[in-house]
Formats: sequence, C-alpha cells, structure tokens
Amino acid sequence: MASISVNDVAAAAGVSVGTVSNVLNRPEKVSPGTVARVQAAIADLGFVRNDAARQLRAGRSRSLGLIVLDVANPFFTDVARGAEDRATEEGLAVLLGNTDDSLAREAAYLDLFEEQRVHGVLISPLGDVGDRLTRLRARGTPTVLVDRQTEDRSFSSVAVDDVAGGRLAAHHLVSIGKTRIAFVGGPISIRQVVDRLEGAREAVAKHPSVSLEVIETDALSVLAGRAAGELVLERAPGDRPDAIFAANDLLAIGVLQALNMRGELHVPRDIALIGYDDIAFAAAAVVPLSSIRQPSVLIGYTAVDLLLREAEVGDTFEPEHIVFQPELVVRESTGA
Amino acid sequence: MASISVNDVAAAAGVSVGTVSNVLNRPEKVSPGTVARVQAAIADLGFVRNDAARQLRAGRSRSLGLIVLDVANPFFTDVARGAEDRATEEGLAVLLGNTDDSLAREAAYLDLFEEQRVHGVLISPLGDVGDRLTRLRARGTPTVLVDRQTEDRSFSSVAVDDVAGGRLAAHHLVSIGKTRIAFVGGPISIRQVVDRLEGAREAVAKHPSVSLEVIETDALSVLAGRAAGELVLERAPGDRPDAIFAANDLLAIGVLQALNMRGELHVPRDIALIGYDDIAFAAAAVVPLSSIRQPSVLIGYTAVDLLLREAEVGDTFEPEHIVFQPELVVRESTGA
DNA sequence: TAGCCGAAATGAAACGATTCATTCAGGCAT
DNA sequence: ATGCCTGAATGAATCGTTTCATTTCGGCTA
Repeated sequence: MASISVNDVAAAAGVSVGTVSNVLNRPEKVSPGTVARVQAAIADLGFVRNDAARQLRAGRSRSLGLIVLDVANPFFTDVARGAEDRATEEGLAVLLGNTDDSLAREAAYLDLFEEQRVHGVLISPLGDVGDRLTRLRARGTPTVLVDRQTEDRSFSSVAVDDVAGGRLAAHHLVSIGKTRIAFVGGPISIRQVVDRLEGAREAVAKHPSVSLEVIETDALSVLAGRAAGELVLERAPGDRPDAIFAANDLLAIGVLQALNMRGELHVPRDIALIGYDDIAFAAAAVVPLSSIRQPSVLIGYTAVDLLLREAEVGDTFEPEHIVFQPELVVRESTGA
Repeated sequence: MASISVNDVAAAAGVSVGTVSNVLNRPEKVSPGTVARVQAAIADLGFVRNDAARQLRAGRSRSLGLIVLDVANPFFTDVARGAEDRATEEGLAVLLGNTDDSLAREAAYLDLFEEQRVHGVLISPLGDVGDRLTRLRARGTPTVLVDRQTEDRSFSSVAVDDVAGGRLAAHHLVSIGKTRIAFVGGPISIRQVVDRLEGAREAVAKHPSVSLEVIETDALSVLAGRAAGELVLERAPGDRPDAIFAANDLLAIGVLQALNMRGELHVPRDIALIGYDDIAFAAAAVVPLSSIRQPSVLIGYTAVDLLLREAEVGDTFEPEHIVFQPELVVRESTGA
C-alpha cells in the first residue's frame, strides 16, 4: 500500500536520493557499479516513478490534449492516430477529449487540460475559444488548431481548404448533369460546414441553370443524415433535388440509408450523392460513396509536429498555417 | 510566465493559503465574505489549480486509463464513449490508449498509467498482462477487463459471451442452408477470436454435413478482410465456401469489398456473409451486413461503474463478472 | 466581568522527484 | 609530501496544493 519512493530505493541501494534520480535520468553520470546496484533495488522494491511529483517539479506534464468534435467520426480517429504517432515518437501521451458539439464540454476539457499543465493543446474548435487559448499560450502552452483556422491567424493551424473541397464536390455534381443540388449539413455554426457550403455556392454560381438549396441538420451524424434523407423522401418526386452534397460522410451514409429505405429511388440515377472526408467506410457503403478526401492521419501528425516546434522555440514563435488540398474521389454514388 | 500559485492568491486576498484551499474545496467552511474576496483574487490573477501538486498530495490522479485494441474500430469508440459518460459523471477524465495489436505498446501504456497513478485501468488485453495488473492492484489501483475475462477470474470484467455469439452466427448460416462455412479472423492469439470460432465450431458440430474451415488473418481490420476475401476469390468456384463468418465487422466489410470487386459473385446467393459487433456502418454496407450485436456503449459504462465500486470498497472487494448476451441481427448479406 | 464556546482562519508539514551547489576520494604532477 | 584536478556522490531546497492541529476572536452565559 505505502508507495515506494526514491527514498526507499536510495536506502535499499545505500546511496542518496540524488543518485537514484541520476540513475533514472542521466545514467551516464553515475558509475556502472552504482547504476547496477540502484537498478537492482528498483526491481526489488517494484519502484515506479510518481509522475505527479515529477511534473510538479518540471512545471508541465508529458501529455498533450487533443479536443475533437466527435470521436465516433472515423475522420477524427484518423487524426488522433496521426497525432498519437508523432507524440509517441517524442515520448508524449495523447489525452483525447470529445466535445460532441457541446460548448460546455469543450470548455470543461480546456479547463481540465489547463489544470493538468499539458504540454500542448490540439483543438478542432467548436465555439469561440480565443480567450482560453490566449491564456494557455500566456502560460507557455502551445496550441494548434486542427482542421480550422482562426480569424486572427495568431494561432498555428493545420487545415484543409474546405472551400476548395466544397467547390470540387459541387462542380463534380454539375459536371455529371445535375441541376437541383441540395446541401445537407449543420449546424451552420461549425466552420467546416460553412466553408464547404460556401465552396458549393461558388461552384454553382457559375451555372445559372443550377440551383442550390440548403437542408440544415442539427449534427454531423448518421442519424441526422437519415432524418434529412427522410425529409427529402417526403416531398413530391418533382420537388426533390437530383443531387445531394453532404457535409461529411456520416451524414451521407445516413442520407443513403433513408433514400434506399423505400426502394423507389435509385442512387445515383434519381439522386446523386457525394460526401466529405472519404472515411474507410465510404468505399464500402450500399452504394459506394463519392467523397472529398482529406489527409486525416497526416493532419494529426503534422499538427503535433507544429506543436513541438512551437514548444521548442518558445516565445519567439511565428504562427504557421498549413493548408492541405482536398481531393475528389469518384465512386458509384455519383455514377462512376 | 511565472505561474500563479495559491500563495499569490492568498497574498492578494489577504488571507492564508489554507483558506484559499478551503475556498477551492470546501467553500461552506469559509465565511461568505472571505469566499467572495478569494474568488475575486482568483479571477483577477487568472489562477488555475496545478493538478500535479494536487495529485501529489492526494496520491492518485483524477483520470482513468482505457486501453483498447484499436481506436479505429467503431466498437471500441462506442465503448470509449460509454466509459467517458460514466467517468464524466464522477468528474474523472479518460485517457485513451491504443495498442494496435502491439504487445510493446500495451506494456508502454500500462507503465505510463502506473506512473500517472491513474484512478483505475480498463483494459481489453492483448497479451498476458496478469503481472502488471496484479502490481497495479497491489498499489490500490482497481482494474477491470473489458470485453474479456481472465482465466483466473481474479479481476472484475465486463464481457459479452463470445462463444454464444459465435454459435448464433454459425447456426444462422446453417439455418439458411449453407454447408461450407469459412471463419475469417485472427490473430488467433486474441481471445475474442478464439471464442467466436469456438462457438461456431460447436454450432457446426451438430450438423455432420456442414464443414468449417478457418482463414486466419493477421489483424481485425478492413485491410486484412480484403486480403482474406481475395484469397477466397482466387480459388476455383467449386472450392469456395458458401458462407463466411467474419470475426468482426471491419473484416466483414473488407471481405465484402473484395468479393464485390470482380462482380462475378453475389452476396448472399453465392456466398453469405455475417460479421460481428454490429457497428453503425454495418447497416450501410454495400450489402447491408448481418451481424452479432454487442451493447458496446453499455459495456464501457458498466466497466467504469464496476471500477468505481471497486475503488470505493478498497481491499475487501470481490471481483465481479458481468456477461452480456449477444444478439443476432439479420440483414441482406445473409438473405434477410 | 470572567469564563467559555464555536466558527473562522492560520501556517507548518507533507506528498515525491529533481536540481545544483557542495563535498569527497583518488590519481597525477610538481 | 603537497596541491590540484576530475569524476562521483551527496542532501537540502524546491515545485504547489492539501491537511490538520492550533490560534484567534466575537459573542454569550453565569
């Protein structure tokens, strides 16, 4: 029960606590014989470093926080994996926080991470977190925005050009002859949604004969997509769109499930469908899903990389903004 | 830069550090006026508790570790979500560790969690972790096995009866008239895989005319499934199985992708296919996937619940073993 | 007015690892 | 034999919070 401390190890090995610490952290500074003796004592007593004490002294922890909008979205688990890969290389652990579109949870996680004095924070922000992030930075905790840029550009970011992605998607739908496009996505408070819509608008604007309507959803989930799909189904056939651009693949899969439910509609003939993110399951959907691919793992990896660089240079850092380009992936749902 | 401590707050509010701590933790013990003064100082200085110091004093941290086999598997993100839900109710955070079928990573995460003095550990074990878990328990850190029971039953666990699930799946395939069943899964060092196969064997044993072969994979991923599917495709038509039971849905989706690639095979007519886990994407697959459903979110929730109970009673605890029953979900891939 | 009580506030000790200025011992040159 | 140098080891101070035995003080009773 009573925890074994460096003191116990020192006593057992017949050395001072300072030496034990040196064996732990700078073994080359200690004579080989002593190292062996101390290590034997450590193994003997089953000593395990208390990270809290170490952190207290060091002033910061050895983990970094990642706050995402939705862990159930494979896009974010891919980002998380990339982040974990880079973090592990540096001996850091990743704390994963899930906001689930809740401002309260986002704030709670940021507070938690601040109390933990994490090494850095990666966040795909939902609300306005400028104040909290500024405070974190003042404390010396670097922050990188994931999948989004802030307006003031004072924080580093790794993002994908969502406007370009929206443009790609809508342009593709137009190019296969669709004229009544519906954009399914929401809530519109989420930046990614707004940008993708904006891109679609730009692409459609070039073609006067093509219309674009917006069907807003309250989340970016399969369930919300199904609800949107049902809404479309309820309409008179002539009133339905002939193409749907969903703000992400989860929504698209939901829409697809709803459209297929009655069996009277054919995708892509009656309604073409394109999603966003190109998650692994998109290719395996009922009707393999066209999508806009983002380099998700790379995004996570790069974000941590930026974070580490920022932590290294300290005060003198210049925010960096890395923007990846999205890519169109055509499959059956738009008639590949 | 210099971090604000309780000392600074105390000085600013004209009280002692003890009082500041009381305001933070037991405001009812402090007179209203003082509480207000201290809180004003806290807000003023932007003081944020240092969790490391708090933990050091408390002896344990306020987070708990969850080690899963694969975060990219929606089954585990569901478990994680359930765990997070219960943990949040208790003001605890969840540290998510991903082993990715690597023994080294599993060990590394356990070490990390031990150094962090986490409140408890949930683990879906890969290798033999008995020693490490025993040590953790000796230190007073409760452990709950997720989705698996140990042989010695000395650790609490929350699991689903995988043998029953395997039986369900195989029995279903037999009942729709299939006679040459292939089990796709691996590595066979993973308990869940072994159990599901065992269940299938039991079900098949009752029908002398039905054969069961095993196609071992090196992972439980979409990619591994695709490889297995290609293996089947390469065979002469008469030599192929007429039904495939995949050890999880990711594998099943991979198999499905491979089988559909050439377009010469029809699922379920030529080959029926059933997966395991019933992840959200199973219903949306090219051919909607039959599967064995597990109460994933509930598993995570219950596991944390068990953990908390164990932490409360301390030394006198009795390991509990909760076993949920799986459920057959029939869809088109087995001819619904 | 002395004595007592309880609520409120105090502040030193403790948690455990790390750091760094200091001490120690042995070897080498003078 | 003396002084100097270097590599090795020491141990007190430190990080920031919490705890708890002790002190303070205003009010109340006898």
